[in-house]
Amino acid sequence: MKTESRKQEIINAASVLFKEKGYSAVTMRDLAKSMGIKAASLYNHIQSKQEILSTIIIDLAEEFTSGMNRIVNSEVSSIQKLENIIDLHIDVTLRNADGLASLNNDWMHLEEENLQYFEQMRHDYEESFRNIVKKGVDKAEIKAYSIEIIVFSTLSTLRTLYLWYPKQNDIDADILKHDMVSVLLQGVV
Amino acid sequence: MKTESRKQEIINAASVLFKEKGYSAVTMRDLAKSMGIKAASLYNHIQSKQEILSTIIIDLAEEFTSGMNRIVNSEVSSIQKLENIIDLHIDVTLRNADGLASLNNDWMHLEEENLQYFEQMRHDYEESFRNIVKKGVDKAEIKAYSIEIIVFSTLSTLRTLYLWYPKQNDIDADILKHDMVSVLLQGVV
DNA sequence: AAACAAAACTAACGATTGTTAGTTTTATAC
DNA sequence: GTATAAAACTAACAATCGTTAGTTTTGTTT
Repeated sequence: MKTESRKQEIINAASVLFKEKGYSAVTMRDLAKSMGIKAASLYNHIQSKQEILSTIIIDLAEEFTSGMNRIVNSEVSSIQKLENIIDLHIDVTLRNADGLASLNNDWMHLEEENLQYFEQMRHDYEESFRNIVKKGVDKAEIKAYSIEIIVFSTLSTLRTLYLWYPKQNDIDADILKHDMVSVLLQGVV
Repeated sequence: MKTESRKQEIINAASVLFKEKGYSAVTMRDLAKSMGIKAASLYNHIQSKQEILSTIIIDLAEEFTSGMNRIVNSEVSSIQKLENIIDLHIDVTLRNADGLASLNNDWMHLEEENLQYFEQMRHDYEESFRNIVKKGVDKAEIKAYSIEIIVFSTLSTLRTLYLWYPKQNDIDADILKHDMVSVLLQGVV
């Protein structure tokens, strides 16, 4: 059994570098240097560069999947479900903003099996999102604009939080959640 | 003088590949193969891989810069200015969705001079956007949520259009503009 | 058909890539 | 203090990278 904690340190350091330059532009020597060791030493703890990427992405994707399933199966209004989705994204972003960069920009570099697994999860996630909005429109809780546009605009904002939130040094998480719900659901006019 | 049209073909093919895998993961041999020629032949038309990237990104960034300047200097309401910004993004996305992928995800691979130039343009663009929202809030045309959150959520949606729009096969540009204005400004509830 | 330019080719370069093998150092347990 | 395991090291590999040099093919103009 490998030392899980050192492995996690490598994954965390990799997340930072992948966020800055992307998976393909980060070499194992870059990663090693950022930890003050040599590239070959990394392989005492990890199996491959690919393993680092897939760990970062799959763990996060599963977090979103289980969070979404919880929300879908809850018995609250469509609006409340959307609010809970916003909360989910903010929570995950606060916990692992660096890793979300890989999830958003480097998923296509996953290899065969994990790529399929990831794409399935992402598809299901979007489908759940879409169904919640659809039901909200049916019940007249949500305005009847194009459902696709609502899903797209909301999700693209939530997915970009990882870039924006770390640069805001004084916004409390609860205030952010409240304001984000307001702006995304109630508009700015 | 080099043949501009063949050069543009290379840039267009590169834009497609950069969108799929990112600048760093696309090799000159990949690019050549996608055009049915050998890698060395590319250099009859371009100076370097970096030149391809900078052409794609700088041209687009200048398009946004001049578009934003036009809007800033126009004498219309803050709301109308926001609507014109939405139009600008939709227009550019329709014309060059592939190139926007590089602008959004590969700008950090620009070299020194172009990197600084790009970052300056992006900073100025965001500052202009922020000032328009700020003035709108002052004049009570826009609700007084956090200005940063409004700028962030609107811009992140507009910046992600390049991923979403090409997948929608039946949405007319004018309908998209109208619906996007509604969703972004007036909310979904 | 001769002349010229455009655009392709082959072959190779030096550098860098992810990774492996084998060895040494460092820290912990008895 | 000796044994053991964890974590670092040096050295090197085969493959691939962007790019260059020099040559041949293709297409156009006269």
